[in-house]
Amino acid sequence: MLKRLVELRKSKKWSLQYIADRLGIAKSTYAGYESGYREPSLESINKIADLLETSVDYLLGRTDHPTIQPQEEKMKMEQPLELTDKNSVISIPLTIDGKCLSSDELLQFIAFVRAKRELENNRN
Amino acid sequence: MLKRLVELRKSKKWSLQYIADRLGIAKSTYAGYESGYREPSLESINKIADLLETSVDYLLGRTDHPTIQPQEEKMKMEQPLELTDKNSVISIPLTIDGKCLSSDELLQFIAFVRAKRELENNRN
DNA sequence: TGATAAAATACGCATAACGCAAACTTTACA
DNA sequence: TGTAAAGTTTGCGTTATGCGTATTTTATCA
Repeated sequence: MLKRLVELRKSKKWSLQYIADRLGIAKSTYAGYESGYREPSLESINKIADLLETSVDYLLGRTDHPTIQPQEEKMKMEQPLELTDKNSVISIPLTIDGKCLSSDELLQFIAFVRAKRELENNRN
Repeated sequence: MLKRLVELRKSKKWSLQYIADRLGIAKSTYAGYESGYREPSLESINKIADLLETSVDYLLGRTDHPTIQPQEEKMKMEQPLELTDKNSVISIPLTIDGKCLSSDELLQFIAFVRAKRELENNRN
């Protein structure tokens, strides 16, 4: 609670009034949640989690993942895994035959693929 | 709430009295939660989730995964991702610069790394 | 810089509902 | 069938939630 409510609301650049209206409660009521002066009902915390696009467990500090765990994480796993983040390498270690891939090896591979694609593009 | 509390408690073969004692509340109080007559405080629902080894989101019906997602998923993400499963390729699609990697490209890379390692081993 | 409005915080009060004990009903088991 | 445990319901005192309103702080104009 407390800090995370503030963080999430500010990250969306919402005012207390706006979020209170969306939740259908008084501004002072929601303010009480953020200050720790009051605790929301289960119904309210449900709505808050929905509105802030997070999990109740995150709001309660039971997990450090702000994302909605089950479905989203699952989606993430099923979605393509991007190897190149700008010019840096992916943070997850990759292995081939159980042996960890060095960042050099991966960079070499990325460079190779890029060069290969460049050639294919020029051919057309 | 409601049904899931009953399910989880019965799956552990606990009585109302036992679980109430563990939570430090009255039997009738906890019974109220299961019947839907009362709602637990945030503090209580936290303890309940801990005791029943599940997430608050599951108790509230926000997710259908009874397991505690965050850590497990996190572990999975932080563990090395094996690219070679026997002789087949990883099932998760990989991308470079947003463009999906063909299985041929990946196989080429794997072959390249294997060859490179072979050379290094022979050198010693 | 000062004026104005919006945003954020604090306060007082009525009332909903939480938590408990205790009574009551149902189930388990010998 | 008798006894104890498990489960359900009820009444009540007290808490603290939620609201309106007032006050303070911050932001944005000229």
